[in-house]
Amino acid sequence: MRPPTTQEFVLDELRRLILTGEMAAGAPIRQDALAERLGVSRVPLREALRTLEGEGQVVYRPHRGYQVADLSLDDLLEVYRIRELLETEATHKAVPSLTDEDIDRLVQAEADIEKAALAGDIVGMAAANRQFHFVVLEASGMPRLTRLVRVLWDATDAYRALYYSSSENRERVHREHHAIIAAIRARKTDEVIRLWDEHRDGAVIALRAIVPAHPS
Amino acid sequence: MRPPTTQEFVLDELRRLILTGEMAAGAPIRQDALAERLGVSRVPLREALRTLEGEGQVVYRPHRGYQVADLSLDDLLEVYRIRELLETEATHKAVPSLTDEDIDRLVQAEADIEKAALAGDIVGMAAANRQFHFVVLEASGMPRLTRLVRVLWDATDAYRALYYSSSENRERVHREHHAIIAAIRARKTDEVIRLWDEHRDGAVIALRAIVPAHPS
DNA sequence: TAACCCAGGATTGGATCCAATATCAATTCT
DNA sequence: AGAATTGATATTGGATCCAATCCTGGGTTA
Repeated sequence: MRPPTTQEFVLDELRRLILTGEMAAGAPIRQDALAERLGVSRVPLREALRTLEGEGQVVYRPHRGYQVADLSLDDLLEVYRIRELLETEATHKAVPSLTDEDIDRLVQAEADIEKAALAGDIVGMAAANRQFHFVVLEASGMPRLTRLVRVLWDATDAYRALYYSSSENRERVHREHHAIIAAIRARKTDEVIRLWDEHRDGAVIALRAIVPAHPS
Repeated sequence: MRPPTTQEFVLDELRRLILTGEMAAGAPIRQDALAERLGVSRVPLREALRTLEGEGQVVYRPHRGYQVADLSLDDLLEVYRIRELLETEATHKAVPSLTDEDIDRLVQAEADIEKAALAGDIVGMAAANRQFHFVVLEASGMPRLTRLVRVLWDATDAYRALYYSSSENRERVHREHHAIIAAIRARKTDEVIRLWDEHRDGAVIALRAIVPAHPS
C-alpha cells in the first residue's frame, strides 16, 4: 500500500498537506518537527522537499530552509496563461486521435468528480478532476509537455480546492466538462480549444476573488 | 568562490559533466564513486540528483538509482516545439519594453559568445549563449515561463555543445543573433518572432544529423 | 535612546553507518 | 540443456550524529 520508498510516501503526504491547506501558504517548514510527525528521518523529507522545490511548490533559501510557496495573483495568472499555450497545443495533437476508450475515461472521470463532490471528498475530487484533464494531455503524444502542465497544475492545487468548495462553481465545472466531452465526440478540435479556454477563464475569474492580492 | 552549500557545488559540477559529455547520455550514475570523485558524501549528491531529475536531466527508478537522461529525436523535437510556444509568448511581452541596457546586454553576450568560440571554450560559449537568449525571456515579466524555458534549455545543453563544435553552425548563429538584435532595435516584434523561429529551426535541422535515432 | 555586539539555542547541512533492495553468478531441479 | 532458485555482492535508501550557519535576546557603548 505504502510506496516503495519513504521519500515517495513523504512526497505524497506533503502534497496532501499543501492541497488541503494543512500547511499554510508561506509558512516555514520545520524539518525536524515535520519529520517526526510523519514518522521518518529528515533525509527522505529533504529529498521530497527538493522535488517540490523544483516544481515551485515550496521555496528554498540556503541555510534558511524551505517554506510553502504562496502564489500571488500575478503568479496565478501566469500559470493559467502558460497552461493555455500548452494545452492548446496538446488539444490540437490529441483530439483527432482520441479513442473510444479515452472518451470512456473522460466520462468515468467526470462521474468520479461528481461522486467525490457529493461525498465532500476534496482530495478525491482533485484526483478525479486531474484524471479528466490529463486524458487529453496524455493522448497528445507529448510527454514532456504533459509533465510541464502537471507541474503547473500542482502549483494551483491548493486554490483549486478552495474553488471547488462552492457548489455554484462545481455546477459550472460539470456543465463545462460535459460540453467538452460532446465537442470531443464530434471531433471539433477548435471548439474543444475554445471550451477549454472558457473553462480556464471561469476558474481565473473565480480565483481572482479568492486569492490574496498581496505577494508573499 | 565555491557556492554556500555543497549541494549547489555538486549541482554545478553535474551540469558541467553532462554538458561536456564527461557523463555520457544513458550512463548509470554510481553514487559512491561519483561522490568520492567530487570529494563529498552521498547526501548532497543525492539532493542534487533529485533536482536534476525534476528537470529531466537524469532519470530515476526506485532502488535502481539514477542515470543520465538521453534524448531521443522525438524528445528533442518536442523540447523545441514547446520552446517555440513559450518563447513566442515571451517575445510578444518583452520586445516593446526592452530597454537600451537590455540591448547592450544582448550585444555584450553576443561578443562573449564569439570570444569564447575563438578560445575554444565550450562551457563559456554555452554560458554566454544562454545569457543572450535569456535577456529577452527575463524582460517578459513572466518568471515562471522563464524558468520553464531554462529547464528545457538545460535539457538540450549537451547537444548544443555538439552543435557548436562546427564552425559553419557558429557562423550561422552569429548572423542570426545579429539579425535578431537589429529587429529588436527596430521594435519589430513579429519579425523578431520569425527570426527566433528560424534560429530554432536551424538548430533542429543540424541536430537531426547529430542525434542518435534510437531512444534510450 | 538607538545601534552594535556577542553569547546561547535553534535549525539546517553534511558525513558516516546500518538496513533494505537489486543484481548476478553458481547451483539445483525438471 | 534450460529454467528456476538461492546465496554473495554491489548499490541504493534511511537514520543518527556532528558541524556550520542562522536567529534571538540581553547587554554594552556611543
